[in-house]
Amino acid sequence: MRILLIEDDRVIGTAVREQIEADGHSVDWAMRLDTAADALAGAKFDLLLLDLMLPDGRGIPFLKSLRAKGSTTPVIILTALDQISDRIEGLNAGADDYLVKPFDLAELSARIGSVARRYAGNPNPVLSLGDLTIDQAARRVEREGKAVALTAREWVLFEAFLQNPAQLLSKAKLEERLYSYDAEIESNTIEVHISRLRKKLGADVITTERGMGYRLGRS
Amino acid sequence: MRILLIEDDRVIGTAVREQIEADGHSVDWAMRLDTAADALAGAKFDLLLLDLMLPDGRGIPFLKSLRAKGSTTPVIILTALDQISDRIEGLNAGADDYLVKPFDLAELSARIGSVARRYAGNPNPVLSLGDLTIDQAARRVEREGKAVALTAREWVLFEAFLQNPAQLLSKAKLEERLYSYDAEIESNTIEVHISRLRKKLGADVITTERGMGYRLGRS
DNA sequence: ACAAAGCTGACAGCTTGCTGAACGGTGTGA
DNA sequence: TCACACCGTTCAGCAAGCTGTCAGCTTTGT
Repeated sequence: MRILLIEDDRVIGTAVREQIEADGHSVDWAMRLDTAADALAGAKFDLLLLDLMLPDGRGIPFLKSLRAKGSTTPVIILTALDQISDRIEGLNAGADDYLVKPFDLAELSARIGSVARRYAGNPNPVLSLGDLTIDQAARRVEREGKAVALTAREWVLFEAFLQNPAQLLSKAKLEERLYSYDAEIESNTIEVHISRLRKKLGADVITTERGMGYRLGRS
Repeated sequence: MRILLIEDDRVIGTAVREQIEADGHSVDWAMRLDTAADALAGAKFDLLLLDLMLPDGRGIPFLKSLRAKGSTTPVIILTALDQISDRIEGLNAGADDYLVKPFDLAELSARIGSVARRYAGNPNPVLSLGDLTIDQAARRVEREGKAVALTAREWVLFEAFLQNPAQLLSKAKLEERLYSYDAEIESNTIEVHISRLRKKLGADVITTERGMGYRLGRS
């Protein structure tokens, strides 16, 4: 397995690298987000280990933008004990697991193993929704047996509904999901994407609740 | 959320139960594997907290047989520091997370929250009111099991009552809530909205107190 | 029984959302 | 390197349904 380690602390980084290599994986080590981005552009990784505090930015927006671009690479977050909110936000942003520093190296091995296993052999859990079949892990949607191609933004949006079934999601919430932070957007981008999703997936997949937001499901 | 705690140590068990209940979840506590199995047979749980050393057996085989039966209920393992190999085996057996004793109770809350989020089943506290079921976080109301569609204004109004149960709310107070301040409205808007709410939710959801205002609940 | 307070059906205006079209940016293949 | 395809955003005109108003009716308290 090829693993990208993004971590600016030399002591931790060295220990992690040695452990992973001892487990028989290969490691690339980036100490900044920009070099990490370069590495990702240049090669395909099976797993990312992502520290949240880096010299040139925070890990969460990085992860969000990665997911927005359509990456499905599993991510394990490495974080300090006092960053609970970050960890939760990290899981929301699309991380698969997290480890709290200081962590035991055997734990790291176990987590890597279980994430890898989750993505490897076992067939993905498939969701049914009306005439739709959804494989979340593979980012694949079929309608009446035929594959539907969703763009990156469309998928991020749709995924938000899948992960919050029956919840009302305001446009603000959805924007927050599409755009890492900031985003005081005065446009109807969300509406347009919703429109396209409905066109591809069927009109009644997403319900409008006027003045409040959107919800997965009919009526 | 309904949680099954499987733990034979009374001190730890009590602390865990209190923490979880403080977080607003309900807890069933089994001190042996056989009573845990009974509990699982009799009710549906959203999460299992599983100690690995119990008087009538070890937790790992228990977890394995649970998974073999097809259960997908999330499981968090509670384990002592010196049982690293067990923890690794636990993740392999299908656990979702683990905590090392002695653990911080805030850490427990965070892990429960994130596991729950990952499974995103029905994490919201649900309120019952006569034949109504209300999920405030999801902005969802059901009457006799069927979803009721509230408009934005109607929801704001209804929410005011939910957040001030048994309180008398004057029309002025309610107007203030609907319209950001100012609002020198010389009409019966509130009455109209109350009327519409009663039509959708049932006549006795909101009581009129003549000359004073409205109150949640019958008579 | 009377007056005051509250209720509710109808309706028009207006906010909100929908969607086709066009534009600009980015990446891709020849 | 250039042309092309694709994606995301913006805009404008249109459609839909929410919301406030009002009038006439019902209820309540005295």
